[in-house]
Amino acid sequence: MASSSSSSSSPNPTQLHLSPHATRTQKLPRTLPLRTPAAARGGAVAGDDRSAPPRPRSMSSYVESLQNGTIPDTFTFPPLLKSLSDSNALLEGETIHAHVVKMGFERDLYVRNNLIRLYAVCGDLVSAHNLFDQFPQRDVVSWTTLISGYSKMGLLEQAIEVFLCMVDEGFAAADAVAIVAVLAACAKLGDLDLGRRVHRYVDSSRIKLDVFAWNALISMYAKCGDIDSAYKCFKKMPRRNVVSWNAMISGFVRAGEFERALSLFKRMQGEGIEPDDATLVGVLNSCASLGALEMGRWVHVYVVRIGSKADGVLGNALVDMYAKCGMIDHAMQVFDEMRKRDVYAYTSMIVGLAMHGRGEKALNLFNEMLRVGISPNRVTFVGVLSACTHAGLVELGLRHFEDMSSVYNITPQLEHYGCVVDMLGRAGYLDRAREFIRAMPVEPDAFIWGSLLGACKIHGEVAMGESVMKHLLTVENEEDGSYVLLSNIYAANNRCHDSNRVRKAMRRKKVKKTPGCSSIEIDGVVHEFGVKKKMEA
DNA sequence: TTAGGGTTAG
Repeated sequence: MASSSSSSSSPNPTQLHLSPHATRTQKLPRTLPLRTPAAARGGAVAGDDRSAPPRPRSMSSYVESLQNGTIPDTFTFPPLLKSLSDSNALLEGETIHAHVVKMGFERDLYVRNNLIRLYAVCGDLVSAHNLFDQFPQRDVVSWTTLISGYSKMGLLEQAIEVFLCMVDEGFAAADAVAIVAVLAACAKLGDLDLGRRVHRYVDSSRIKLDVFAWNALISMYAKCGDIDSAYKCFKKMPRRNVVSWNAMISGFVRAGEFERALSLFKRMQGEGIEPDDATLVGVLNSCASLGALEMGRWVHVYVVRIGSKADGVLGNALVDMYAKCGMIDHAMQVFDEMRKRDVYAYTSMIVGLAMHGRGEKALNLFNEMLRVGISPNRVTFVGVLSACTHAGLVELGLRHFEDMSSVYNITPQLEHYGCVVDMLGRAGYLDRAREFIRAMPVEPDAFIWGSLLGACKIHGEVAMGESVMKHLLTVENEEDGSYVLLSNIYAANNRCHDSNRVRKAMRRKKVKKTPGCSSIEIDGVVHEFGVKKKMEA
């Protein structure tokens, strides 16, 4: 690439050195997946006979103005290119690019940055990067556009490498917007160490953060699993908007801290901040996990009162909340009233029905989903396999399991193998379940063996239970559940002596039974309670 | 006059 690096050889105190390779000769990433314009549009696939999208209005206006004899100037192209980017109109964008070159406006930084953005958002990172490289004159907007383009395409290492190149080589000074772009890439990558270094870089180089950048920091920490640092940022930021609250509430949800999520939501209400869909989704997720039905209902009433449609992400969260709070008919009602149902809506409902033992209804819904042309995903199959388990439809379940990879190109994960083991085991096919585990291409985990141990308990299979327990102990560390289950298998088969032996072993190994814990919601407040006295094994 | 950014799913 053309170099416009700072010529100073003295060390820059704010130099980032984020990467162990930061001192090597910097080359921008070039190993990019080539995408055809059609693929980049995200539309055309084999056998797709949809008609071409209509020409964007901005393009028609441009053509009309040319026909009226208007001569374009540098100010003509940025808004036009922005509009084409927003409608993913790569072909029209390429036409405009040709006009730009022909009229000699390609050197204009505003025009070129807009062209880089057009190619980047349409997924053609090769053209975006080529254009970026073509002229030495670039600014922080050019760099940020490229970083963001890579990040949005999921090319996160490349996004970070471009950022490192920019700051370590001194090509441009990072500002709050560039920081947001690179933090988003760190968050998607889940790279906490890198995110922390970017934060330190921000502090040392005294970049003035705005509310967007603070929100990006909260989100980065939350997505990388450091909820305490996220909360520190939330408390420290000088000004907050609704996204700040949403980022923190969803961060608590992600961390499994549902009470803190609800408590923050109440604080948000106390401060008079109007919640939006993202807030309510976070609140509903917490309600679903805590069984806080009253609060979940309050959200539903609120959604209706403000005239919002319970569609999209919010509708799905409502379905999920009602299903997990035991109100499957309410879940079904919300689902039925949704105008547009996507794979998430169907999956929430299928999983919910399966959880409630309505296997056949779940399977009917799965068939309906296929009929209307929605492709299932990984989680849909968790629901489908679980529905087959509850309906006792073992052979059908095995066919669905086969179809996952052969028809839908979804590689089964441990959770799916677990479902099949559970399905075979509950139906009494313990040998088949054992054989299935043996043939698994992935190492069985504690849940897989635990499912089989559970089946041994149901069917009184003492010998297999003992053997499974050995496997279980090789993959989990002194977990109480397995010991208790084996002890119960013995007890249910009148082998009290063996049952006591297992309990004694638990005491000897200091395995404590986790005290039972439950929660109840009174007046919208979730109270958690458990057994106070430490339970004796 | 014109360009880059943050939150929400089973």
